[in-house]
Amino acid sequence: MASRLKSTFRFHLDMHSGVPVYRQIVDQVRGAVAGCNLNAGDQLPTVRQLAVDLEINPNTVVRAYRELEYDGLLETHQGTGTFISDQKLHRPADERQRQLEQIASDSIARAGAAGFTIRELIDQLRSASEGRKQ
Amino acid sequence: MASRLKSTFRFHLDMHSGVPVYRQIVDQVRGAVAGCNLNAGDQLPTVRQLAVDLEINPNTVVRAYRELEYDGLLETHQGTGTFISDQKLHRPADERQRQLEQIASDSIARAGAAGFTIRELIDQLRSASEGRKQ
DNA sequence: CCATGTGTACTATATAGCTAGTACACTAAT
DNA sequence: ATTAGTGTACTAGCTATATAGTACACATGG
Repeated sequence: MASRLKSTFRFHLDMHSGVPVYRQIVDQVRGAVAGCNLNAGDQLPTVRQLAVDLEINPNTVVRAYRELEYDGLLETHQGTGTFISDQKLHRPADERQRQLEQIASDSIARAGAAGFTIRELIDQLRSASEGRKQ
Repeated sequence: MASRLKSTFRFHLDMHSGVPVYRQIVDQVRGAVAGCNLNAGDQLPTVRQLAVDLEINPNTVVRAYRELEYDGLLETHQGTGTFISDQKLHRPADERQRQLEQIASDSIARAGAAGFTIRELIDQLRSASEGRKQ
């Protein structure tokens, strides 16, 4: 059987938020990875187990995992399980560029909606960057 | 009639992108404001005119304009027209700065989770900005 | 007051999205 | 080969979303 650790990460759903269940799962996994609560090699709950825990249909879990797999954040192995992938080293450059453009576009839209210019956003990012000594 | 300038900004739709029409309008206005192609006081195309230009239903334009109005990005005056609002006058500077920091922080978190550096994000934003101004 | 141009409200309908149900396929341990 | 555990595929139905149709209300200029 699998020798890799199962994470202790716990999911939580808000059924009254209006946010689709599969999206809540996606966001929680992304957040956990970004916050190092989930790390490369960690096994996620199985499709069925998470479906039981959250009292939802297995296909809803599948949908969430599939989107994360498409993003390269995790790998699924039929018959074995679903695991956090070894980062983005294997992802093609064009897909990577596409994702960066998406992030930038969303950031611009959000800043614009709040009445900020791209210039202001860039300046803020730059000062934040210096603050982190990156 | 209205003395304020009508902007020369042009909308463009991709009917095959799968992105809702109203959302394309919203994003283009937000982007234009962020990129200073639309400025405070500019009049947007009328609901009916834009509907004719884009060959869509007026209500679709209404929906887009309403979302932007809710965000405080524009103001509608029944019988007169729809105009880009001057948000800077309506919000305290410190709250504005706090909001900008929040947006920047979120953008950094998202980019970081996807394996990008702040530098890469800034470069992408800059090229997007230049692309808008030609 | 009237004509015209503006945004608004309400309803209807087609489409897409989300979730569920059920059955199948692959993997590994026995 | 069997069995239990895993992900996968396909279908269906309900819900929300997006758009269209039609009629109404406000603003401005003659």
